Amino acid sequence: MSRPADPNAKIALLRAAEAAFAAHGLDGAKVDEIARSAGVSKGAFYLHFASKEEAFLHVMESFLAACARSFDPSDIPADALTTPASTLEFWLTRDLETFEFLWANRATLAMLPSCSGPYGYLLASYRTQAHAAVVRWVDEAKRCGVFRSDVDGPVASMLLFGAYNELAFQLASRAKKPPLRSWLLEAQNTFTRAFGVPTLIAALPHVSRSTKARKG
Amino acid sequence: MSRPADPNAKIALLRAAEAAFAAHGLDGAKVDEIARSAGVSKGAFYLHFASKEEAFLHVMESFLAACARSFDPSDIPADALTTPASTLEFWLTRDLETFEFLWANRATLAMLPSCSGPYGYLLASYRTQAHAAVVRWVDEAKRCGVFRSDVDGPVASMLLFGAYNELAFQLASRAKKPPLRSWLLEAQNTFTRAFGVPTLIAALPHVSRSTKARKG
Amino acid sequence: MSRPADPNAKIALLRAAEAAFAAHGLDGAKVDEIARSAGVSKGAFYLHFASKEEAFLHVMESFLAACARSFDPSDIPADALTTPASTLEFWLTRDLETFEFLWANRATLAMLPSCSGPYGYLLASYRTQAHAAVVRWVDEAKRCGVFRSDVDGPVASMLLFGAYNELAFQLASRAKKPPLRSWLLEAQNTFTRAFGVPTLIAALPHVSRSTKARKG
Amino acid sequence: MSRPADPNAKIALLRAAEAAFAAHGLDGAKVDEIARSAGVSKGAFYLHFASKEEAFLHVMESFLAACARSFDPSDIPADALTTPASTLEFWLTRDLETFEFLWANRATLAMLPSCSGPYGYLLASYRTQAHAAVVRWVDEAKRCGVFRSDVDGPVASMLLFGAYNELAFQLASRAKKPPLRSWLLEAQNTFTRAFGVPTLIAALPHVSRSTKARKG
DNA sequence: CATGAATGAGGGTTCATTCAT
DNA sequence: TATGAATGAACCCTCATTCAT
Repeated sequence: MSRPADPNAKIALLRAAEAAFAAHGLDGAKVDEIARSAGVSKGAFYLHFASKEEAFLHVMESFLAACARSFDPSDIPADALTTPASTLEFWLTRDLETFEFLWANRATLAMLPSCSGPYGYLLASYRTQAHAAVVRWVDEAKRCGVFRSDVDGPVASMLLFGAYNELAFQLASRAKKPPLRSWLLEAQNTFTRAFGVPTLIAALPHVSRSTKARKG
Repeated sequence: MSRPADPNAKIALLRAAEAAFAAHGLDGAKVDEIARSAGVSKGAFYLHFASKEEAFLHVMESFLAACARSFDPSDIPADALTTPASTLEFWLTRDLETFEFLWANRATLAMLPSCSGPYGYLLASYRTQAHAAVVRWVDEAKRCGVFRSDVDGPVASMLLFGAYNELAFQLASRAKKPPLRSWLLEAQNTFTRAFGVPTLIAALPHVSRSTKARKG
Repeated sequence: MSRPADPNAKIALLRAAEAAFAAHGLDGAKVDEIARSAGVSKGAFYLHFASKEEAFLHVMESFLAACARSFDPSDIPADALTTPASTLEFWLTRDLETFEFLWANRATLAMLPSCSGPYGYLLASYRTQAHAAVVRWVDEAKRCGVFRSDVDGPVASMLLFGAYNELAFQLASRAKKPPLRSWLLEAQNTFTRAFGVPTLIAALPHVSRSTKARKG
Repeated sequence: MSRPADPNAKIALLRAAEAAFAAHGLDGAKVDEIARSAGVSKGAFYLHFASKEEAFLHVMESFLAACARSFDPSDIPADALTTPASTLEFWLTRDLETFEFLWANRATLAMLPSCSGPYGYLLASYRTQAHAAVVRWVDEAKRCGVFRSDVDGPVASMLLFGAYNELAFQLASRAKKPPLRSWLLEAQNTFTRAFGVPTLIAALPHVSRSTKARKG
């Protein structure tokens, strides 16, 4: 009977909100601007969100929920780390999936650092999730004997997390998609050397190459 | 142009502004709050700054100028990297100086991530400076033969920068001063293994220890 | 102009509007609330009323029209005031009818005091009508010799009107129906003593009782 | 040092607010209009009141506090009701004082009937205060034997309160000051006849006159 | 006719900035 | 110079009204 709800409106508003928040922050983004750039009126914004803050939280928490799904490392297959080669392959594949996800959500990702005050928990939640994923990976790698047993502690986790995090935020600030695979290979190479047992290091394709090159 | 009436007032205002901006962000900090906590009137604020934005920029750009001094690696002494031991010592000393500086300025440091929109250049400037320092260190280390020649620039720099940056932001969020030396030793250990030539790795105190342990 | 589609809808809307206006006032009542509690859509409201204000006026003016019918004293029967006893009986009967009407319309009655600004004429109209009824009653009673001839019009009318008006607004604010007959008998007693000629006063049932009591 | 606060501003705002609220009600009155008609900016309004509601409550509660002082009948002098003549004199004097007060505050008085919803307590408070004054007067008059002992009950109080209340609200709606003394004499005459003992009725100046007149 | 999604004017409130003293 | 009262532009949100279906 009635005029049907524009099915695109909410999605358009969420996209516009994400863009506006990313560009100007929660305070800087104006509801009218969000609505206008979504092609609807200011009033329509309030048909979908109770307040600007709610829209912000909707954007951020949706992303965090997706992060939870994407980062969850509980399903590391039993045989993933049985050999150096399979370890490196699984590691890279996992990283690629994660970074493809982050690339797809780079606009939201870019907003995280500015979450402070009452929204600090959003950034904290992201960091907690990502950190946990790192820690679980390191623990599993050590348990399986592919990382040295003396690798440990909060600092190593910070370094690993920080390094990958930097890649993620570099992602967030790029207009063109960077060569993710080569970034992640380089990162793998770096932290394999830093934390891996000699057999894992030996399994690095680069290593044999460069070793040979140096030998020659 | 003319000398402001009370230079103490300006200093008090800058301190108060830094604290307020750190606590609430540029939008969240109120001019009245800044003035009051500096012990002067709101009107006095405008005797020293043309606008709230100018005060914000003053705080941030002062910090960035100080960063430029602190990060500047152009003065690496000629003999700093001549032996593995002196390399590791210089590396650690430099890092300690840098992180002491960041600790002293942690309030301002903590504001950087929230710089977006028209202020994005502030964060970008910080990152550029810090990044440049990392790149120059890596280049110099490679030139002096303490880092492997196949260590690749951009991505390795990102990883190194990211890792140290994470330490820096951990710093910014702590009330109590963390054990900087042990953090930085761990980082040095990690990236020496990742990027260093075998002789540099061999010079790591930890390595010999862990090697012995493994032997036993 | 044309017959509205669903006359039940209009009635339901009027009931809902009356309740909403009584509960929250003209500004506080929301069109959406009225429509929803009438079981129709917001759009349907505008099929029956050009605006919220029109609905308000419809409710109020319907009530005022009903008041005009109920208060109209032009039909005082010729023989109603011929004897003290018939006077008191007619007076009480008339009051009972009027107050039963007010009780039935207490929701609308309760809205009257809040009519101000451009709607002040509604309250004024009610007061004018009620006042006129009082004045005509007093005049007729004086003409028939049951009220003292020195009872003065304007102020006496205000007092009489005010007293009965208070009863009416007490009515409007009660959830349970108060004992109208006893209220009105008391009022009759009071104003008979105040305005009545001695023979009318003597006809009061209470008077003889209290007179006897005093005698004993 | 600083620009001195305009000492008239708050008073001007209160006057303007009183007028605006009286004219349009709490919702209908616009802050901008209040400020403008007080000759200050909208912002200045908020230097003196935290919100429009607070200004409204300030106006109303100031009035109610003044009512409490004006209506308080606890100080009926011991000898005020010793003779019929002194009783009538005290009664009239008291009423005159009260109605002069109401006349001076007629603008606020006129707003009371529209207080509903969360502000209903304001009207209720006024009614409670005024009612209590009436009840105490009646009780004292009965105790002193100037009102009949069979006068009693809530209804008589309602009638008396309603009648005087009507005078009060007539006051509130008049541009020119009405003849208060003659109104109040008439009211005294009316309720002396209604509730007074014969000796009090006999003391009415009108009564003797009219009695004589009738006798003659 | 009926629906309820969409509109957008309106107003309360905040606060950066100005200015009279 | 220093003060803080005063200003008014800006913006979030509400809700009466319109209109596409």
